Amino acid sequence: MVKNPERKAQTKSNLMDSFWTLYKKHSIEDISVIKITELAGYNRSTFYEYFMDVYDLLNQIESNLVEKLKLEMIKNLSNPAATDIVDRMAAFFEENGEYLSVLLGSKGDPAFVNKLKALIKPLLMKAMCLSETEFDNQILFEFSLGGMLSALSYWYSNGKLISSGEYATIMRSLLMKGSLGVAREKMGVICLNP
Amino acid sequence: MVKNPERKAQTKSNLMDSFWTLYKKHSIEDISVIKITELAGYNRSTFYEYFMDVYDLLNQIESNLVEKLKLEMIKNLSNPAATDIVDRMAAFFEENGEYLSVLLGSKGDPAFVNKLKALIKPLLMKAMCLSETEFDNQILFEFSLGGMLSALSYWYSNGKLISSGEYATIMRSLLMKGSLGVAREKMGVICLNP
DNA sequence: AATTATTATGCAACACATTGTTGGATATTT
DNA sequence: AAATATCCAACAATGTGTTGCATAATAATT
Repeated sequence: MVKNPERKAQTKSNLMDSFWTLYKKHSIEDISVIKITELAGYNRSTFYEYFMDVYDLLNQIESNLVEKLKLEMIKNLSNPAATDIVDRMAAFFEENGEYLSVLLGSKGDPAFVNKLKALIKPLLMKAMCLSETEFDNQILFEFSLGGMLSALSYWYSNGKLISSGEYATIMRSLLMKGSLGVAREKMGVICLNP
Repeated sequence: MVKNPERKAQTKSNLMDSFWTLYKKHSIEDISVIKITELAGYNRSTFYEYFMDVYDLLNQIESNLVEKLKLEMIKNLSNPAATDIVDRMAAFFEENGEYLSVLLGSKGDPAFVNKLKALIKPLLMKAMCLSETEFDNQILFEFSLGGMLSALSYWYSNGKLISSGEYATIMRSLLMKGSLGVAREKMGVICLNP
């Protein structure tokens, strides 16, 4: 029974914030429960009232993000004028980039990208009428999503040198013409493969 | 001074093998020095004669792989008949898949994919005469390499349902026609985006 | 409204596991 | 037989997860 909900929510939020402050700079194996609670100003054992361990905390942050993206995607896919799904993904990344860029980065969680793919893939395949059981389609989506997430991460982490709209334009042409198509268009010819 | 080189090499190799046996099944935070040395049949402190810590061991495995790929790539790029660079990458993944699929997977190392990209990107950009300083080109390569590595990982981890040659054919068409191009070709029309 | 009873929230302290290091035993080469 | 490379036992320090208790906030009673 929760007697003081605001206080409990506040404590949990404080612990999560302290964790994130550390996680932005250090990889998870360097983050001890002590460091989190010291930074947040609690006793170490208080941590265990809210989380099983540090990985549980991280998972809760990830689940919150995935849930948020799910709602966003369902909203956008139900909208028939969905040609700009790439824009919406870029916009979502921009809004939540502080978290996503860390989780998808060098010190991030390799399982997180799979959680994202597992959410996005079936929704998008259904919307595009592509069979989920067919192997070629799976490869196609692994390639496209893997590429998009890599590029999004690079874009965000390198100071967002272009707007999310411009970014989406590049993505669309990559998806429609292929990387080699875009490169060829740009150079006239590709040295390697004439 | 190394007095007994074979023995030392053997011990190091035993420790690395034991680590890898554990790493295939468990994520790195669950792997203690004790578990490695127990499995390999050494005292725990022997470990520290060879490695700084568990992460140092992992890094040495990664460095070995990166070095191997580097030699392979330089060999292939110097060869003028390099239209089949995608085949060679698929073949390399197949040969070293036991390691690569784990490192690139859910319990793998998120830093490893960046090590690979940092190696491949400049070599390939040079070969294709694309400026490394231009932002658009960076995004293009992040997308392509991120996509390829995702797809390779999926292909290998799901039982290699097709040959590496067939896989390379799919990759080539994705790179040349784009994901949407391939999907459109396949379906006639895409529901979402007519 | 004032006081007591209840219990949610946070903490101190315990037993245990893991880490990284130091100095010494033993086995192999010279 | 001498030298020392290789491996190991034991130590101090740090982190983990749990148990039982203090206190402060709500609920119940008068």
